Amino acid sequence: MPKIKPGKNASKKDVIVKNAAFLFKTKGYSSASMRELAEVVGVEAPSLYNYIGSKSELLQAICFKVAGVFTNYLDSIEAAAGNHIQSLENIIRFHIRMMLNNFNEVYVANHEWKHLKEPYLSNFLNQRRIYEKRLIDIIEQGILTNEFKNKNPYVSVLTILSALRGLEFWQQHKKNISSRVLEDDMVNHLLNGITK
Amino acid sequence: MPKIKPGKNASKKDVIVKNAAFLFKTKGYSSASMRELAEVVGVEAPSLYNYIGSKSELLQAICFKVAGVFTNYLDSIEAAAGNHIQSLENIIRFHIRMMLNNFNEVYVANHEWKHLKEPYLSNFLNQRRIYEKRLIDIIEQGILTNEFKNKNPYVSVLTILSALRGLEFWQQHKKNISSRVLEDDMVNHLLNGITK
DNA sequence: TTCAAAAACTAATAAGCGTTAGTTTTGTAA
DNA sequence: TTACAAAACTAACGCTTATTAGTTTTTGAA
Repeated sequence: MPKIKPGKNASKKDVIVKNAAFLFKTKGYSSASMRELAEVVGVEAPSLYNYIGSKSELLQAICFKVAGVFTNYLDSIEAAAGNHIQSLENIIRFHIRMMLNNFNEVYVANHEWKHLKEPYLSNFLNQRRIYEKRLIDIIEQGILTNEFKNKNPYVSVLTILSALRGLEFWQQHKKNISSRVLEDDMVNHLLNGITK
Repeated sequence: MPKIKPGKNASKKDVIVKNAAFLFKTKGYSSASMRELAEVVGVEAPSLYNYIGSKSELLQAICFKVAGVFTNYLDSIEAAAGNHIQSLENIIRFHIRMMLNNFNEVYVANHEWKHLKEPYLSNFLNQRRIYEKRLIDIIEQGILTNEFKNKNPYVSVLTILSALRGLEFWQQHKKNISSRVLEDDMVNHLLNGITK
C-alpha cells in the first residue's frame, strides 16, 4: 500500500497534480518547489519522481487538461441548437462555473502557462488562439443575424474572456454574494451593459 | 561618467527599474535573475547594488508607482464635475491608455505583486482594496441617480477591472485594430453591452 | 512464507540564486 | 597633475533548486 493515498477515482499521480495546481496558483510555478509539493503530498521530494517525469510535466498536465475541458464544451455548444446569444450566454456561464469549481487548475492555466517549455508552449498558445477564433466566429455570425451590435468582435471576445478570468478575485468575496447573483449579474453586464 | 546611461530625465536607478519591469513581465519575478537584469542594463550583477538595495525593492518600486498613478487619477476624477457615467467612462479610458502606454509596469503590478514582502504586500493589497471601494461607490451613486441598472456594484467593478486588465493580450494584435477603435468599442461594451 | 515489484528513503550532484567583500577603474574637480 | 569619490569589476559565500543514484522498506500475490 503506497503512502500517497489515491482517492476513489483518482490515481496517485492525480493527487500530485491536484496539489501542484494549488501550489502553483499560490506561489507561482517558479517559486513553488518540489520539496514543498512533496511535503503537501506527505512524502520526500525524490519519491514524487516515481509518478511524474519532471516539475515541468506537472504544469503541462494542468494546462492541457483545462484547455481540453473548455474546447470540449465549445464543441458541444456548436453541435447544439440555439441562437448566438444563447450560445454566448452558455459559454459565459460555463466559464464562471469552471472558475468557481476548478479554481486552482484554471488559475494556473491562465497565469503560469508562460513557464511551459517548447513545444508545449506553442501548442498551448495555438490551442488558445483557435478557441478565441471560434468565439469570434460566434459573435460575427450573431452580428449578421442582428443579435449583436456591429462592434469589433475581437474586442468583444477580449473583453468577455478577460472579465471572466478576473473571477479569480472573486474567491475572497464568496460569502457576501451568492454565486447565482454573481453569475446572473455578470452575464447581464457582459451582454447588456450596466447603463439604463 | 557611469556606464549606465541615464536619460534626460531618468536617473540611473530609473533605467534599472524600467528594465526590471520588462524582465519581470516577460519571465515573471521569480524567474528573472539579477544577472539577467544586469546583462540587459549592460553591467555586471553586483554593480546594480550601487543603485538599488535588493531585487525585492525593484518590485516594490514598480508596484507602488503604478498604484500611485491610478490613485491620483481617481482623485482628479472625484474632484471634477460630471455625472457618474462620465466619471466611469473617463476611468475606463484612463485604464486602457495606461495599459497601452505603460504596459510593462502595469502588467507587473497586476501579476507579480504577490511576490512583494511584508509590509509592502499588505500595503499594496490595502491600496487596491480602497481603490475598488471608491469605484464601487461611484457605481452605487450612479444607481441612486438612475444612471446605472440596479445590479450588484461589486460584480460590476470586478467585471470592468478584469476586462481592462485583459488588455495585456492586446499587445500582440495592435496592428489589426486602431487603439481608438479598441478604446471606443471596449467602453461601449462595458457600459452598454453587446446585444441590440 | 517467499519473492518480485512498487514505492519509499538517504545522500549527493551540478547548477543557479541574491548578495557581500574587496579591489580596480573611471570621471571630475581642485 | 593630484586626489577623491563614484561606479565598475572579480571572486566568492551560503543557500536553494530540480533531479539522479543507490538502497531499503513496503506491498500483494503465489
